[in-house]
Amino acid sequence: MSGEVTIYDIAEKLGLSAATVSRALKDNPAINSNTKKKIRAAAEAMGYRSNRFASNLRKRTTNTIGVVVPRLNSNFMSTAISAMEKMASDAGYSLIIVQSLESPAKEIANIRTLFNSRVDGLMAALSSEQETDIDFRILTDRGIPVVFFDQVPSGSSQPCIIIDNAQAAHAITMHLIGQGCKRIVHLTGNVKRFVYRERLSGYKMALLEAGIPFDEELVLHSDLTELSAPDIANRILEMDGRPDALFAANDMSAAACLTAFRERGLSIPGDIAVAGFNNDPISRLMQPNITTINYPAYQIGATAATYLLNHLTGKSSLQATNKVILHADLLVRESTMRLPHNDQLRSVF
Amino acid sequence: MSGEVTIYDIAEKLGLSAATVSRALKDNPAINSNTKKKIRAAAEAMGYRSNRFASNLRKRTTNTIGVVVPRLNSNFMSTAISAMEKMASDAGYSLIIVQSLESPAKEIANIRTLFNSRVDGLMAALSSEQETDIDFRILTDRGIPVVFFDQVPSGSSQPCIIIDNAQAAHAITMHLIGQGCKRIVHLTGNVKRFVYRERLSGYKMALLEAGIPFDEELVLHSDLTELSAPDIANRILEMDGRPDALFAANDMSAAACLTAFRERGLSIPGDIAVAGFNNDPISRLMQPNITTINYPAYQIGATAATYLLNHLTGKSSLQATNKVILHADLLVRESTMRLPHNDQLRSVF
DNA sequence: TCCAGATATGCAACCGATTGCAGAGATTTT
DNA sequence: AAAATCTCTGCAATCGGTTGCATATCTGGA
Repeated sequence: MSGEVTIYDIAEKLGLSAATVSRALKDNPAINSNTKKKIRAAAEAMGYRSNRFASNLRKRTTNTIGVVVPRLNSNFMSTAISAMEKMASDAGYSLIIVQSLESPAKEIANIRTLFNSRVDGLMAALSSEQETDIDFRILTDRGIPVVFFDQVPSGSSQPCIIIDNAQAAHAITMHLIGQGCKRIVHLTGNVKRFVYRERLSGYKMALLEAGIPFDEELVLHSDLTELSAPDIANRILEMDGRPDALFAANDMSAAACLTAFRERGLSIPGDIAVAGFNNDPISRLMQPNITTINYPAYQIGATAATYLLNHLTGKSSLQATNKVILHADLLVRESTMRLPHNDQLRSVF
Repeated sequence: MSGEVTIYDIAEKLGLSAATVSRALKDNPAINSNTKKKIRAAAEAMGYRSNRFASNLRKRTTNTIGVVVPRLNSNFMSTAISAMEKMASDAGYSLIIVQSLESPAKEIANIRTLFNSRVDGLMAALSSEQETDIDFRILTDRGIPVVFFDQVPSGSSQPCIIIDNAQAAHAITMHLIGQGCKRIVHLTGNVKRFVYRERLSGYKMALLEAGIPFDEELVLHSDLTELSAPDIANRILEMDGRPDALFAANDMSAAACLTAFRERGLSIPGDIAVAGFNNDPISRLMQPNITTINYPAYQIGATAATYLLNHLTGKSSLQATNKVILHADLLVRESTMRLPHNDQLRSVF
């Protein structure tokens, strides 16, 4: 716009060169401190704002970080992103957020877009386990750092911030077994996704350990949304030999199934115990409240951002830390407490 | 980086000028279609990517939209932003999202940051009703369009995408009165915020209309989080003359209070009816499920983005549409159904 | 054959901040 | 007094794409 003030305007007004103004505003030690003061005062008075594009063009850096997620309207994602935004903003970086909406094509396009936007770094939770691993090469090949979180590529050597999903699922399954459950249904999502595959494997491991034969029939697949829950609940209730527990891979579907069960007159956890995953608010507010795994969304987002930012600002290198595994507690609540007194602590929160 | 391909490289390789390459890649009709084909093929083969900064610097436009929200980890916000991201992305725009975390100072700083990032437009939900109205001037004065949604400045002539909060609150209060409730508590948030003030006023209007005297004691203030709910529930139960209904300004606190009430052995809606606002998933999954207002988050986000994008792409002007009021239905559910047969439709969803 | 009009391409000046290098002036050293 | 050193500032090129204007080539018509 015509009203835009540049360093040239400031330079002209003070009878200096643009170079001097540029250096002064960057607090370059070569500039006399009196000159700096004058320049700063003039810049302020004239309403100067630096043009990022000119600066980026010249410096070949953008102070912008890209974030790729499957979708951002889940409690986990929005909390994680909230943490990232705070960290990035405190460090002077902006966030560009894109969602793939479960479409691998969109995911690839998104990666290209961020690449073209010349982000300085990237944080990503994958939509699927497709070729995307390869597509990140266009970034990593040019030295643009990528940190994965939540949904990470398996077998890659890229930095990842995750929890031990298998171990958490193992813990929750063992807890159910400890409560006397024998036929435990596991409701999972798309097992191409890292987290669901891991949770399934933890579930299997626990069964194996307890000497309970694994039954493929007891593993149900869905998109884990509220909408598909009634159907899932039906299928569980119609099984030969009714299951005595449901371990769902997220809290939303655990809650929705629990509601469906109760509408059929089942008592929870007496007739069927229900456990979820994530510690979404809903797991605390349902009655009975739902046993779950505390998935530390904020901490995961904050950690991913911290590692990336430290790398970008040269404070530390990412290669040193390939994988960060955060702790995820089992929260035992009413929905699985079948034994009156047991040795598990009842979690209040 | 050294490996970066520019239009000059392409031009040199094909024996053309950079101007021609630039025009060809932009599909300028002045360029011969054969030449275009050759240039596109070469660009593809050489791995060319356009440098946004050079382009932005020259064009003085960024294809970037800023989004300012109080915090992004609520069901409403993440859903609205999700819609915005989709619209913007389809139109070739990127989103830069910042959150104010309830701090007016951070909100002002955020606006400045986006201003300095030279966003082409802005969508904003305000943190408070402070001076921020004024701070947007730095944008609007320079012709950068701003669309407000959800939390909008009152009395401003800026474009807004909202629902009629007062009318919705009126409807829900009338419904409670219709169910025989006489002492209706309203739990509200910071009344400096547009939506809460409006909801409170709708509540008052309904009381007035029904001839029930307004009692200041029955209006409780909180931050509307899950954590403060137990305290609120206590205060309600300890009132002289126990209230027979609670109308909370969001679903989270309605659900949390409902849980607290039940833990004290009250029956819902028999002893006390409970209504919320937003139609968060939790309102559907609680047992009893909770009467609420369907706050169309996705639609609000999509509408805000559509108006802004149409303005930016010159399809229509924002000035023509100062205020868009979307419809928000009352969803009557179990938590307020005190009369066995009534004329209200029971909403399934 | 000559010229008007289209069509296609090139020239060169931007946009605004950054930075290597040079150099003017002031200060200290020999 | 001459030389060496230090401080500070300016010159001018650079980043890469865009665009107004000029120019070259070709087409068809008089």
